[in-house]
Amino acid sequence: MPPATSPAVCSTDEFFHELGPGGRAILDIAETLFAEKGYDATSMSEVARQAGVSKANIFHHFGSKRGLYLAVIRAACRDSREALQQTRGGGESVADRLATFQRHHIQSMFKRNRVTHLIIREVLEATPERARELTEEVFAEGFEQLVETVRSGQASGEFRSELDPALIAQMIIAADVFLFQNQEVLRHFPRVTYADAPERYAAMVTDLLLNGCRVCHREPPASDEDD
Amino acid sequence: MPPATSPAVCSTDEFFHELGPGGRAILDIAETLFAEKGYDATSMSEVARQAGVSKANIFHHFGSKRGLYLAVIRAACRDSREALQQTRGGGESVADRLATFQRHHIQSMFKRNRVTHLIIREVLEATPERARELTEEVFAEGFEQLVETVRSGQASGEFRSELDPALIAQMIIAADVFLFQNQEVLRHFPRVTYADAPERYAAMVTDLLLNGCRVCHREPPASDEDD
DNA sequence: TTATTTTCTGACCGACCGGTCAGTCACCCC
DNA sequence: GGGGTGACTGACCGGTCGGTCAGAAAATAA
Repeated sequence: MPPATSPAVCSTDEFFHELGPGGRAILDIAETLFAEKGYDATSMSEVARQAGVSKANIFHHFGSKRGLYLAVIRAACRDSREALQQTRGGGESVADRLATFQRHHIQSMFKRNRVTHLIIREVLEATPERARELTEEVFAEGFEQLVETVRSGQASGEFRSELDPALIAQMIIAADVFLFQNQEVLRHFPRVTYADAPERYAAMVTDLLLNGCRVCHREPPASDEDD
Repeated sequence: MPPATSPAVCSTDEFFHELGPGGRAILDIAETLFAEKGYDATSMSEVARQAGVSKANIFHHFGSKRGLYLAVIRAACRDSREALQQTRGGGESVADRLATFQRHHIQSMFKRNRVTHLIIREVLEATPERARELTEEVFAEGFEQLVETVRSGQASGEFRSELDPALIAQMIIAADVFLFQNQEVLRHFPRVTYADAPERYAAMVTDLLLNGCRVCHREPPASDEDD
């Protein structure tokens, strides 16, 4: 666990403050090691050795171990945000767009699994301050868009309007995160058939969230009484 | 991260191998420190100091740092399994029982938040072997029961039978875990109103999972056709 | 009482940690 | 040429880590 005081987890735009290619190699190795072993178990000597540079070199570029870690997180945040941007779902109905989003989102999580692991751990161990930074710098925008999509579905009458749109958006994300971080465990449940089939899983989740598991829950879409 | 080779994460029944009250104090302090700071960042000296015993005493009782950690995890597993047993939901319909389970489950997670944190981290970092152990010793039984409850709902015609019952059971758990581990982040979303209201959240999730978000999705519950 | 075993401790060990520092090297501008 | 400047290195630092060990203290047995 890195000491949790920093000006900002993710700066706005200029990452990789003009490091040479050597700097990129360091960041890449560090990302791998931090993701695989965690902060404390990753030593600067090992990063240096694997990156083929001297340990002092890393301190020259990044100031401290925490500095290196923050640079890695910054890059991960950028990657994560960009990946989130590319998950905008196409489709005619709102349901189709949510399904597409979910499929893209879970694919992106697994494809960039080092970064995903890093950010999940960062959130899990985050202090209030860091949680706020992560929210603003990584999640807020994408989540807002997702909520807005759900709201548009409610406005058009496609979705029940009495539901909290944020909850629906969150459940889509939660399902993906849960599969990712519990995959090893889920593999050992005989009843679970989708542990290694993220796309099929995404489709199943979307179906469940859209239609629920009750056989039928409402009167036909005639009147508009809720309670 | 502890080196991940061990005979079993959780032994069956006899935990606390007759440690005196001093042993319990050590375990309690260690649980707190491991949960708060993680494995690597927790030093044996600090455990000893806070527990009011010598460091060598801990090594006498637990053999190694990893031994102490395993003992903590074992106790946590026992607590977790017992708590899971007590979440059997009462209620007339299957829907009621699932709602009760979800409410109890999320309450239990927050009430025992140190242990919850510990186990979530353990799963997140688990190797395949440890994942298998955790599955068998902690999650399998409770999950099977939950799946069986869902299946009974399908058999009685209350739930759609074409859905994967494991998926429904999992989504209940996933929703709770997600709120727990992302609470700090969720607090900062203006659209999220339930970050600090686990019970209301549980009720909302159950409603969503039961009824879905579409306005209406099926013909009325008259006929009984499924493929 | 004495003898024996178990519990517990302070002092200590080698290894490794994050971090520093003096100094070398390559390059650029004058 | 000379003189800065930043990239980079090997050697080294104080400190902490997990773990050990001889023996004190306490409990138990005779």
